[in-house]
Amino acid sequence: MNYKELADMIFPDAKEISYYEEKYPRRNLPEGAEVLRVAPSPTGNVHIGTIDQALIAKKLAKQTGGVFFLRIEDTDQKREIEGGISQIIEALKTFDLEPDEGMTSETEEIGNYGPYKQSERKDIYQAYAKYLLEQGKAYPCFATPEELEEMRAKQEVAKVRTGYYGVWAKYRNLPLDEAAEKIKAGMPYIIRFKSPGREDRKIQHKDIIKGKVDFPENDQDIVIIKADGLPTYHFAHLVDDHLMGTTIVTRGDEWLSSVPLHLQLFQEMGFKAPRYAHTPTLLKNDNGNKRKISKRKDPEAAASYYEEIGVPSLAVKEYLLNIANSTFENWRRQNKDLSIDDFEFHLNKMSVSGALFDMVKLADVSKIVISRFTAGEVYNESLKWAEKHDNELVEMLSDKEYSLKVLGIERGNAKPRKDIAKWSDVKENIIYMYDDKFLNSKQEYPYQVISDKESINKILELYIEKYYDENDDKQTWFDKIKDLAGEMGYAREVKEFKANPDSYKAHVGDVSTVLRVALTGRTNTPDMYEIMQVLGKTSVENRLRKAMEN
RNA sequence: GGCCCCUUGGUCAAGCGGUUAAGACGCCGCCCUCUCAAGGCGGAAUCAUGGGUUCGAUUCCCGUAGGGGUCACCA
Repeated sequence: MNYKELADMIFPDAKEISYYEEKYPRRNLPEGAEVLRVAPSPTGNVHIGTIDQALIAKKLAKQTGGVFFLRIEDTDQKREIEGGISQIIEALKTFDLEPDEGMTSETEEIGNYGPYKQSERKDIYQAYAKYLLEQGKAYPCFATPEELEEMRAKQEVAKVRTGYYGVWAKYRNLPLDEAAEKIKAGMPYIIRFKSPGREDRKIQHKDIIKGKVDFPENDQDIVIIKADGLPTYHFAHLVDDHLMGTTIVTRGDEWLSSVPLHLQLFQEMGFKAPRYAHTPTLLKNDNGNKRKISKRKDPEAAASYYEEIGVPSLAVKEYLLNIANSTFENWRRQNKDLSIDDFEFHLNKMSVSGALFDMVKLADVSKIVISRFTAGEVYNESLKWAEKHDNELVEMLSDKEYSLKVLGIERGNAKPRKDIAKWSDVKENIIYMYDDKFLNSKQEYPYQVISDKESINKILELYIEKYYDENDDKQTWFDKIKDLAGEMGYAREVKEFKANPDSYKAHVGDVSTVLRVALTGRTNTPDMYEIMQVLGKTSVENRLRKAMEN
């Protein structure tokens, strides 16, 4: 029995790897073009980290004229959940991060390097495992879970490194004939990689983000093919990223310590290893401690959370880019009108340590993003959000023409309003503009400086009868309010009042406040002139009269 | 515990041996203003720690502490 015969016995039907090497030729891409991927597991609830990974990978691929693809890593069937792939595809779509190649639904895909779903690549992995077997670089291992457990216990007692390596690798040097017999006898087994590494030797690796990293060589005989015939992550990574032509592997830095293994795998297989970029983890402050943002504990870990609370996906991406490359923020300020696609991203400018995910900062980014939206965009997006989460808002927005005017207040000019951070803020911001909400409800009137009934009614009455004209331009409109203030014996100018605070009971601002409160029930609103313009004569007069009757 | 990575204000961070240690968010104050949101101006607030190296260390080296990751037939 030789290696070849043993390999044939284990994988009788596997093809030669040359078949796959020809089927998936090296990509013919221009110099400098990078191939990147995002490779999530369909375990449900897409993590914001996956979006972060996809954003970076797609950005780099686009910016170098390369390829961005999606690979589904479903080799652990125990953790898989129904609809997991759709969830991933949907999430990428909402963030406008569709891949060039990969799965497009639970069962369909595009691209020439597929299947892009690992569970359908079983034959391919087995072919490559067979290839290693033939060369004596892999071997069947018959150790039972109990046996492994026992070994581990012994190692712990002996205070040596745990794992399957060196003298502990019980089946590493099992005579081939014995292995064949065990297989014939139907003993269960898995395939292990025969590591040529030595723990006392160091390797040096240059990570694109982390920089120089030193490790001991890998000497673990890791499992490459599991009992169910599917590969482990490590082996799938080797085979897939080789065949699919990945040039830069971006992945979370929890993988950093696997680098020696992966490099060794590529080396032994005779493949060129990709470059690696290990991205820092998104963290969260938990009672003063930093910890990884977690799907179980943190709602903000779910990619879908942002849609739910109504933060535009663009805002999330801008925030993520902000964390990824701090130069983004300056660039954004200097290029307010450019798309984020125009921003040049650099992996080597990424921070090496993890950042706390800051919802407050996100809100700020989001306010700026939304302030650049047109009234029409705000309308469409908030309606889309409301249809899922807020019926009352849908009802309000059903009068589209009017709503567009409302949402257009102080928007579209050089200094647009920045008071909406998420779509769920919209209702509260505009509800008083709708007569059926305002006039038909019992209204509180929080008057401020001028608060006696008599003065208030006098102001309102005078305003309606003598001063209000909906055709006035803004200057005239305000001059009239000053006139009104003057007629009532209040200061026409705030400055004048401040200079002689004892000469007046109030000033034009206080008069305006009376009008504002009567008109909207609020002390703070956007520009009152614009509000009156949008409301129109009838509504303005109705509202002021209602206030007088109050 | 072994191995590996990280450590600049509350947070995100610039910085590559000599700087008054940028900028942003948040906070505070002032200005502008009919009130807000903005915008403008200003303020408080940072190089984890101990040793080296050096004329000089936030920057380079070593140790310590703290944080994180990883040690599966999970990814």
